[in-house]
Parts: sequence; C-alpha cells; structure tokens
Amino acid sequence: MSNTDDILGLDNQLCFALYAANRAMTARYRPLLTELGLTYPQYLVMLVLWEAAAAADIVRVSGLGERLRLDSGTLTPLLKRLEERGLVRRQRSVEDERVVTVVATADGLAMREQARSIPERLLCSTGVAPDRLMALRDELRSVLAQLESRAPSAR
Amino acid sequence: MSNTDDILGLDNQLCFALYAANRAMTARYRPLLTELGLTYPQYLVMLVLWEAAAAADIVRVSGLGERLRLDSGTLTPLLKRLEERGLVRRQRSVEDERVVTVVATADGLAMREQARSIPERLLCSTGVAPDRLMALRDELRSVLAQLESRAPSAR
DNA sequence: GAATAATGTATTGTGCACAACCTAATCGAG
DNA sequence: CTCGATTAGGTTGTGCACAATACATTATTC
Repeated sequence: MSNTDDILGLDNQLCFALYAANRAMTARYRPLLTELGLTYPQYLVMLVLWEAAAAADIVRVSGLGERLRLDSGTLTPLLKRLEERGLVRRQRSVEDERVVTVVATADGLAMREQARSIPERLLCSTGVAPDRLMALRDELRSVLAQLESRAPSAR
Repeated sequence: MSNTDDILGLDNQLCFALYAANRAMTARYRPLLTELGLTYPQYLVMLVLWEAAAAADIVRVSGLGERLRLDSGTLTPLLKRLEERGLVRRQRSVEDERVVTVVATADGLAMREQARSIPERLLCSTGVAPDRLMALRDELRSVLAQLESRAPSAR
C-alpha cells in the first residue's frame, strides 16, 4: 500500500467514524422517540421550544435554524408536520410579516414530561461510560466550532 | 433550572454535537466531492471498491452494507446511479443468483487518481490539528464499537 | 424430494438535508 | 417618497436513511 493510500485510508476512517457513530447514536434514540411519535430532528426542535417556553423566549424559524444548523428547506416541512400533530403552532409575526414564530402547544408542552426519561434510558442503552461521553462531546464541540469558524461556506 | 433539565440538556448537547459535527464535516467534503460529481455516501462506496480492486476482492451488495452500515434500501438506488454514470458495474452472481456483485469500471478506477488529493485538502480545510482528529477518530470508533456490540438491534 | 425456512436483493413510502430558486415584506440611499 | 437591495420564509427537486414488505433463490428438514 502506497503512502498516499495510507493517508486516504486514515482520512476515510476519521470522517466515516463520525458518519457511522452519528447514525448508530440516532438508531439508539429511535425506539425511545418512537414512543413519542417523534423523529430525532423533531425531538431537537421540541427541546428548543421547551427551553424557550421555560425562559419565555420567542422562537422564530430562523432562530431554530441557527440553533440546529438547519435551513428553511428542512424546517418548514418538519414544522408543518409537528403542527398537524398539534404539538406546535406557527404564526406570522404582526410587527414583521416576514417572520414566523413557533411555539409549543399545550400538548407539545405536555410531551416534555414523557421525554424526561429519555436521556437516562439512552445513556444506559449505550453502555459507554458517562465521563467518556462528556469528553467526546467537548471534543466534538471544539471541532464543530473550528469547522464553523473557518470559511463561512458552511451553507 | 432543575436537575432533570440539566441531565436532559447535557445529553442533548452530546448527541447534538455528534449530529452537528457530522453534518459540518460532510459539508466540508461537499465542494471537493462535487468536483468528482460524487456525494459523500457515493464516495464511501467508491473507496471500498477501490480498496477491493487493489486487493482483488469480490464485493457484493451485502458486503458494502456491512462495511458502511447501510441496507439495500439505501445501496440499491445509490449503486444504480453510479452504474448509470458508468463508474460501477452490478452483476448477478452465477453461482448464487441471489447475490449481486459490484465492481468499479475503468472510469471508476480512473477516478481514484482524482480523489487522491481530497484527504489532504480536507485536512487543510478543517483547520483542526491532525493529532486531535486522530484522537477524535479513535474515541468515535470506540464508542461506535460499544454501540454496535450491545443490543444487536442496530439493524 | 417436497414443504419450509433462511438468505440476498429490490421496492415502496416517509422524513430528513441541502441546493437552487421564488416571493413577499422591510430597509436604505438618494 | 421611490427604487434597489436585503431579509425571512417557502417551494421544488435530488439523494440519502431506514422501516416494511415483497420476491426469487438457495439451504434444510422431514
């Protein structure tokens, strides 16, 4: 195997590890979230809305996008599905009619209680030591910050 | 903020970090792979086929699935697209007609030369120190192994 | 050796991601 | 005030992921 092949293989292993680990982790979430009838991205949106409700913050579509790194092409249909299920309400802002705000409905807020047990159950399911997961999280956040700070070509 | 909120938030940050970092990394790949007209999953398939060609191995669809953790619902259409572009040839095995083997065509093998520069360019693009990336890779592989070893519900 | 099970791939349907483009609303320079 | 630029969100189209199902082929069991 040539030197170039080594480099290519190494690179592949790193980025593939990220790709595979991400899917393995969401696969762990899936059975827990299926109990709530949510997908993982929907769960992330609900987490933001629950947090905002607790802090009395107003969330707009663009705010969700910045927080979750998703654009309107992903969020608009996702939010419509959550709205059809009665978990969320979308509303055009009156001050600025370009803006759409998103809030959890009573049903959406109630779901938070159902979701409380998820983190602990997930942690048990993974079988990985919590301190290692925290170290991994810190490293991922650091790399993410690097990736997002350089070359604003992110989107 | 209650204790439960802390746990939930922490967990959210960990798995979200994996989710966001994965997408940020593939976003870094995108401009490089667009030069080849490949998506990231297609690139992964070609890597496996290039490796197999060098080792004179025979790759079947199920082998690609095990390697990349993808099922036929993902691979079959992906491979058909690669076949339409003339990069790959799919062929029913004669010994066992349930099996479909996949090989890179001459064009597919030639693309390997174009792909050689990708890893280094990607590394430069990220702006993260290589030793940190290697440490992250090792940690991810370890966690992935844990996730896949417990509860064979992975797929 | 025929019924049954297991295997390997394909198909269908849903829901992200993301690029490219569109429209309406607001802002700003003159 | 008006026109051009910007902003916020929506739409369309492509390509994964993945569950569920279907189907043909091979292996097994009696």
